[in-house]
Amino acid sequence: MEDQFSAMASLIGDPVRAKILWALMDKRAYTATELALYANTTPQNISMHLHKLVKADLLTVQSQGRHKYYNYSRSEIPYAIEAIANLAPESDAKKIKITEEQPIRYCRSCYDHLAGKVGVMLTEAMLHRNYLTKEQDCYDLSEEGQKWFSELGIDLERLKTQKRHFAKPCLDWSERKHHLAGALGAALLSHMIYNGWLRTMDGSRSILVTAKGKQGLRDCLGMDV
Amino acid sequence: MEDQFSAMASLIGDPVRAKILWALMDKRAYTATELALYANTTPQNISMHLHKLVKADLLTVQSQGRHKYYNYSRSEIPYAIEAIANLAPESDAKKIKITEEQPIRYCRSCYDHLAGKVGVMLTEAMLHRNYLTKEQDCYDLSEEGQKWFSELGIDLERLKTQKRHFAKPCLDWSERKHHLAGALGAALLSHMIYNGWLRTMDGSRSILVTAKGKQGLRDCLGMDV
DNA sequence: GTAATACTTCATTTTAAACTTAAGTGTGGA
DNA sequence: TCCACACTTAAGTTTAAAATGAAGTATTAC
Repeated sequence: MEDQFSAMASLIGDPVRAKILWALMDKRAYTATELALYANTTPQNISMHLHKLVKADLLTVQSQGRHKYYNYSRSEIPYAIEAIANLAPESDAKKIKITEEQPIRYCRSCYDHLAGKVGVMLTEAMLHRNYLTKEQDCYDLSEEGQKWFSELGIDLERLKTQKRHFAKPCLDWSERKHHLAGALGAALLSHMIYNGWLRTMDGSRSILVTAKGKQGLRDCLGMDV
Repeated sequence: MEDQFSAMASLIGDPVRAKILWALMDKRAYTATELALYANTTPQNISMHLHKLVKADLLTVQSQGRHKYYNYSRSEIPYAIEAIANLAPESDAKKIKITEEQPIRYCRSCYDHLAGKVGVMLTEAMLHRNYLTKEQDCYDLSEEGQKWFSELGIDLERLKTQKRHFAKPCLDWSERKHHLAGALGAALLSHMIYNGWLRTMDGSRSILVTAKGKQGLRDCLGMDV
């Protein structure tokens, strides 16, 4: 078991592969050439690394014409990546504190749900209003919480039929607190983008909170972003 | 950030360091030599690796005589290790460790306070009930803790006038976890012997838990010894 | 058809870091 | 006081794996 653990960690730990895995955290699929550019290496090299990641079942590949699109193969993978990122020493986080309100730390996507300061605030607001309650390893949705999500127009019944976790805490690497992940977190993020509360920014995991979004978060949850 | 992520993952990913981190998952502290044996490498090599892990704030080290005991420095660390291990393909049946229940390991005195499995269990039970809280290098006694000790008939005011440390963690050689030492630990041991909960054995540091003691520990702290 | 693009494969070179050898320091017990 | 032990440090060596160079297979565009 420890051999597998070691193999997995060193697989993730190579600088080029780490960049690949990090890039995919924005939930987009990337082609081999894009990843080569991003990781600042050659196509041959990225091809070799991608092959290893696919073989280890960390990534899946989808051919589309002459392009190959890569993505995580399983939902556990972004969780593990966040957990590792979370280990980076606290002192380094403080060093960057001058630029505290960097967009990426303020509001970003973590795979398919909302993270950063806003993501954590949102989760804590829901906990504070008892829409969510924290259990051992998951969140539970209360009566009022179910009502609240339904009023937003999110179909909870459909979410519950999905195979993935319904509502799960995910540790935030910049805030060091939990934010809401799982099917519910993903649905909430896509709902907020769809309704123009949030806007994704090209080439980055950063997310912009629109004026409409600020108003909505204040009305819905008393949040001041 | 991705550089830190990569550095952290490759730090974990080295086979020897992975073994070290894996060994510590049983929540015990290990010495450098033990880890060298476990990882099947030389003391020099393990020393180099341990140094790197400490420098990265993944481990802390505690000197006790000529031994150095290593442990995780933060609670996020086992969380991340588990997340990585979860990425590995299905594992075999979990190995079950058989620990020998020699009396000296089970319950003994350590200088003037209680040690061994029972000593550690006792300390952990008090921490769990928030009678004690762990600070940097000492234990603090909470309101409820003060009440609990007073109800047992231990005079805390008198203990506080003593010159020695009031409540101090001491690393247990058989359990590799901390147990309560200092004036409070000493007072608790002598109280339990005085009340017939424990009985010392001649010519040995082993201590016997009497039937009365078993009952008392269950009633007072929910312990099952 | 030809040319360009996207990606792969394989043989070779490079290199970072793990390991080894050897010589330390500090502690504890006889 | 002396020696054994636990661990560290520094310098030199080895080696696994990442990067490179050259050649090759599809796929799309003109």
